[in-house]
Amino acid sequence: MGDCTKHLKTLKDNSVDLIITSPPYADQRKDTYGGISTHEYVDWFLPISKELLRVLKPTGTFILNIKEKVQNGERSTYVMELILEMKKQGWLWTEEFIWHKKNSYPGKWPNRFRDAWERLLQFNKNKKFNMYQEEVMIPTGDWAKSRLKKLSETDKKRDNSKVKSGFGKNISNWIDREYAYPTNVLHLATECNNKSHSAAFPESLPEWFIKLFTKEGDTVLDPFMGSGTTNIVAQRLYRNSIGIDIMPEYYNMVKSELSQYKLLLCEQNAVYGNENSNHQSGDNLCGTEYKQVPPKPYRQAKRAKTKNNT
Amino acid sequence: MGDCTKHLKTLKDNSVDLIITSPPYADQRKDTYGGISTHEYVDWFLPISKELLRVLKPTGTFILNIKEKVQNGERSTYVMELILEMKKQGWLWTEEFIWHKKNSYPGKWPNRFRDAWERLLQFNKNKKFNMYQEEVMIPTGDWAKSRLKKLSETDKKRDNSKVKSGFGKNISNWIDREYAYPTNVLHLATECNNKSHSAAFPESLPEWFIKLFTKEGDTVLDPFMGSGTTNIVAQRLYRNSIGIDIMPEYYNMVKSELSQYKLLLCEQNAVYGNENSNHQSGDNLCGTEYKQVPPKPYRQAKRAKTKNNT
DNA sequence: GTTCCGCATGAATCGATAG
DNA sequence: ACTATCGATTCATGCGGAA
Repeated sequence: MGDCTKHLKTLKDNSVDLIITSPPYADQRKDTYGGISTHEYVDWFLPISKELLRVLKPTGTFILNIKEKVQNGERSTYVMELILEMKKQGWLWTEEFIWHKKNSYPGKWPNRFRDAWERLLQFNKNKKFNMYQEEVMIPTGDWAKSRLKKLSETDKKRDNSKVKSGFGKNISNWIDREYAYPTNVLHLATECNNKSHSAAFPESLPEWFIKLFTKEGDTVLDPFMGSGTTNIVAQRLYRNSIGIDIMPEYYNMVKSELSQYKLLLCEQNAVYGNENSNHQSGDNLCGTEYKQVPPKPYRQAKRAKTKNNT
Repeated sequence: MGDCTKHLKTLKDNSVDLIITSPPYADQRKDTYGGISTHEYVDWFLPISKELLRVLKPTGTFILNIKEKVQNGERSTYVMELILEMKKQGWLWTEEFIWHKKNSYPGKWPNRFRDAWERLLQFNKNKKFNMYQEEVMIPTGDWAKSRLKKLSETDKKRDNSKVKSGFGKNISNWIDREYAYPTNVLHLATECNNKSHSAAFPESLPEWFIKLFTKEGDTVLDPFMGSGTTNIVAQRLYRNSIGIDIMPEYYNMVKSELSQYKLLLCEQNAVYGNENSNHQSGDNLCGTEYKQVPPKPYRQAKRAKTKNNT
């Protein structure tokens, strides 16, 4: 059983601002990862979460993407048990975001609909933590509806050329004006990428949390790097990033992909390579850590909107 | 502490096809209900769920609408503990639906976004249970896009009057053809009801589950009737319904509302009135049970679609 | 250079079949 | 009986090739 605790131990206490990861789900990805059974799952994860608690800054946040599978016609309970055990470790279970996957896996069964959501569990060390809500504001909820309504209304009243120009103008108007804070439900589609690796989640997902919980120059950690989506997004947003994965292929792939960015804007300080593992064979631990100098003027996008919420 | 176990005991074993309810949340609505603390919540609910297990048919389903509150900056864990305990009682935790509330309660906090979702926990007695999936099918995802696309195309080619008629024809085509099964994420708006009861339970929510898990003539139970939304919807859909509530005002309100329906299509068999309670004062148990004869031809809407999926 | 159709492909789940 | 493997089911998305 590969575990990333060994590599995590090399990281300093209170050094990470955001941990965001999507560990292998129980009995899933058996070919690439070990394939942890639902029974073992909590015991397998607790040593890792203990290390994560150590390396996270007191103001930092841990986002855990997970979903229990169906077993014997029932939803498994290992996620709930994990939450309860992590609280005993000292974690605060601050919030549960919902990732509503627009394109979920198809299929039909006599007693069940398609599973179209996953948990995004937020854990913290302290009640006080950094949160930059203005960075993830979204266009007002009326926007989409208004657009459709306007479209059909103008269709009835005007000819085509007028519709098109008026439509464009209105759009830009709305974009400039109405922003609101989001909720704890995220509505994103999974990415159908043609790459060799199936990306765990779309880039917009880590992007949202990185913007929300870190500022430029902060450090983001993904202990189950996979294809490195989190790290790539972190680089793009001028955050330092650390990635760990037990699969060497992923390690090399991400390294080559990140090096493109490195040329543009990163400065690589350290790469933890394939150490001699005293585990069983095929169990190499790999890790990457990119340090980067933030660009000159910290881009502090202030979109401070004090809307009239009566 | 008012409990509805007393009234539940008067119901026969294996007599209910669907239980759907939204119990008072912990530490909420303290003025109307007893105000159960998060600490007591599981112990308070378990005797009730035990009775519900008894009265539910083996093929029946129990839908529990609940959401843990924030306490001391953390999400409480009583819902998870309740699930674990109910499994020990013999319940199967089959599925967790998400109710995505489009227009959630407004507000802003420094460390938290608006809560826009609630849990709809599905419990069953057996792995085999009744589920009528065809009754809740929804238009295919392409539907909206196709409609808009077609709309704009016809706009280009035809004048308005022709567009309207052609549009209608096409729509009906699509409606007949393009249906898909829904997922386990429900996307409904909360109702802005001006009623005296605080529960914001849109009618479409119980309607969805009643259609999905019962057929006409079946029996629906809501042990926390409140304003009676579930019962009213059940009547409208030609299902028998039983409602229980400890608040006499609600009882009377629902009774008057349901009597309108009664005139139209129901036949009232029994009403459990204000019994002499040997609890502390202000703790009356009230209940309503409506029996109704289903209309002559059972409306067996068969939308059996054997599409040509090569 | 657009638009459109066809196709492959998923953090899936059930039921049957085989050891 | 109990576990492992396989086929069937199903739909949003993005890609490539074609008009």
